[in-house]
Amino acid sequence: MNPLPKSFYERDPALVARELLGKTLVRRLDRQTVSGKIVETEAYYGENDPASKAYKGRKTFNELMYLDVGKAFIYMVHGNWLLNIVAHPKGGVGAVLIRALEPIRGIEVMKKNRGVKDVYALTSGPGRLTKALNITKKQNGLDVTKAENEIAIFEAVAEEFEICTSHRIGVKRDLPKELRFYIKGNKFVSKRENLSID
DNA sequence: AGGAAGATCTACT
DNA sequence: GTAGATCTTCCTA
Repeated sequence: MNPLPKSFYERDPALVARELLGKTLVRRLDRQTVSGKIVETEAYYGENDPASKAYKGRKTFNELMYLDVGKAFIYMVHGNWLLNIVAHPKGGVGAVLIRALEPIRGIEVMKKNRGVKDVYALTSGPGRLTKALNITKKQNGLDVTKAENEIAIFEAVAEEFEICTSHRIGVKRDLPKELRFYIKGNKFVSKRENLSID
């Protein structure tokens, strides 16, 4: 399995968010490697997106959103670390928030990190998955296109699934476009629209 | 120093 | 299912 190349992230964040679904996120810890399938994402833009961290212009803390694509951009919200991947066309601003994973490997480690037993509560939320994968500000700026890095995202084996969209979750002022993407019917998606399906 | 932030958990009706 | 408390940094005044 190969890591997704830089060029993958050098496009409109909404497109990158959509296409990140189904890909594999790998986290290397001291002794073990844990991984999960990306099942839910959201796209964020720059200064014309009121929900974006870059809404108020370039600052030290959001600088990564303006720089090289394919880097992890991590910040704290309500006591939770949230993992984003920088994505935008050349010279643009943007990032994709990883909102939920379906655990693949290292489920026991994730349970330990999270302190819960329920598999469906392990990584089904942006704050939950960073805790399960032990991701903090320390990993800010990591290049996820390098297979050997602590965090990396890999191309996945071909697989069939339907993609749904909705408005972004929890944001005060959203854009008219639906910028949240998730895999239809997947039980690890963070919110509840998927209950009724399949 | 104070407040806001894209969330989560718990305890209820 | 919904409401409210509380989670922890970092920015802004």
